[in-house]
Amino acid sequence: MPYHSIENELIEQSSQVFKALSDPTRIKILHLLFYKECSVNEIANQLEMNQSTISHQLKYLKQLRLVKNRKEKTTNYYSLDDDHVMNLLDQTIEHIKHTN
Amino acid sequence: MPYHSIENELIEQSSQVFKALSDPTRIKILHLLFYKECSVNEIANQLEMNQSTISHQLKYLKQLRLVKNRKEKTTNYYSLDDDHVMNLLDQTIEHIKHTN
DNA sequence: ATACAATATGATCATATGCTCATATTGTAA
DNA sequence: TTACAATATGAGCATATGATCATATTGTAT
Repeated sequence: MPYHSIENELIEQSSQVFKALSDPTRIKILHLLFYKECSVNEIANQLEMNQSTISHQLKYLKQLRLVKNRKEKTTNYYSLDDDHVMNLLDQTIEHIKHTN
Repeated sequence: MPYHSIENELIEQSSQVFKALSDPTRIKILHLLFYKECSVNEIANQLEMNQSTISHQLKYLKQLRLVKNRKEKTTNYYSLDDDHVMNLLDQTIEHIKHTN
């Protein structure tokens, strides 16, 4: 029945958003971008992680439309494309603080 | 510095909550429990999944304190222990609906 | 005690995930 | 053109994950 297939579709899509936030590296990237637009190298340096790792994760986040990018010369600047996920993060952090 | 270690701790804990919601089966379980307390078999039947699978996932969710349980004779009734996660799910679903 | 129902658990397996390495691509400046 | 800087990409590997199977455990009723 259509009702259930829509439900399942929404559940699938929701789980993908949550999966994006289920990895500490991706949370850190989004957290950085919340404050300012960053290049790939800036993120890699800030998080002290491999450039390749960051690039791969940015591709992942972009495909989910959680980040967007802007090219300037050879530099690729990334920024948040969806501030909604940061609300989720904020809420979760607040919740954890209160339950500890 | 202490600031960063607290940040990382929060990020780790947040990612675990999101990971719990990153799997469709677990979302479905939580969704069921949102409406009413259920036994393991009730959930397994409703979702048409293996009893073992559900039991494993309930153990996972319980360890994260997202569900709690109550024993009655041989039946183990599970219910939500944290309605906060359902707010996250609601928000995410609403967001997805609006972006589609 | 036995038989049964409900649930829990451990082992196993296929797939997914995250990272790293090496290399490719792209664009810029000399 | 060449050299370089920034980024992207594919392969490979170790670990994590989710499901299933078989079996164990627990509690109940007869």
